[in-house]
Amino acid sequence: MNNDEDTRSPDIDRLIHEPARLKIMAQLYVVESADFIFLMRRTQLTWGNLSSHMSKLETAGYIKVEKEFVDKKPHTILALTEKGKAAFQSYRKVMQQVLDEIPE
Amino acid sequence: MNNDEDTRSPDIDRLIHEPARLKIMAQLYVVESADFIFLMRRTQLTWGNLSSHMSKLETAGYIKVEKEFVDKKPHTILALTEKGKAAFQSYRKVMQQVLDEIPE
DNA sequence: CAAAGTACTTTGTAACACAAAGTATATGAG
DNA sequence: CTCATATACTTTGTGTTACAAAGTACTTTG
Repeated sequence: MNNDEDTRSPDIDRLIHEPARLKIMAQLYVVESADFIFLMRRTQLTWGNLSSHMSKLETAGYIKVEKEFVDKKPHTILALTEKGKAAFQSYRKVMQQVLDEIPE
Repeated sequence: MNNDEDTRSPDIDRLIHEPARLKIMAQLYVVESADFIFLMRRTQLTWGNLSSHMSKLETAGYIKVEKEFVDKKPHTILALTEKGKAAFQSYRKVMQQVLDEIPE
């Protein structure tokens, strides 16, 4: 009755898709580990935004957040988890598929 | 005082970035012209969603919407404008840059 | 010891994506 | 002719969310 290929939408991961988080993920993907300040400068996000996006990525299990004290001041280090790496790779693939060309 | 490269975020076009609209734009980019029903099937969107996203793309000047009557029923045809084509190309370039690799 | 700085987290608001309901016309059954 | 169903959408309502502003918890400096 419907011979449409209706499973032709590989669904974009909205958690990564959001520009702010996409930048965070992309940065972490290449540097493997970074602190809050570094990411703030690289992503041009404010403390607040970075913090809240960080929480979301952490809740999803995409990043691991380690807090420690350096010179008696808090210091936050972020890194992708395996799950996060896989999710980013998958997201990349989906987006490249969407952007490169649409089959017929 | 700051020698950060602070213009290193080519800013993602959120109008196109939204998955639903990205699908619409991508479809229109390849087919050059399509009707409402066709797009609905291709994008898996409901009437309502397609309609509202369409309006936004039209307001932005990214698509041109033509309404006519076929068999006394309304028939809506969509096509990218030159502005829309350029915006999509630019979006593609930015996203590919972000996804392919981040400089250093 | 008070003011300013560092390193964040929490809260509030305006925008928005999606679904459900509404609009307008046409066609078909009784 | 009237009611129900269909087609082709548009408008409205609601819950989610992204961003900024305010708040928290300290430490350092004058």
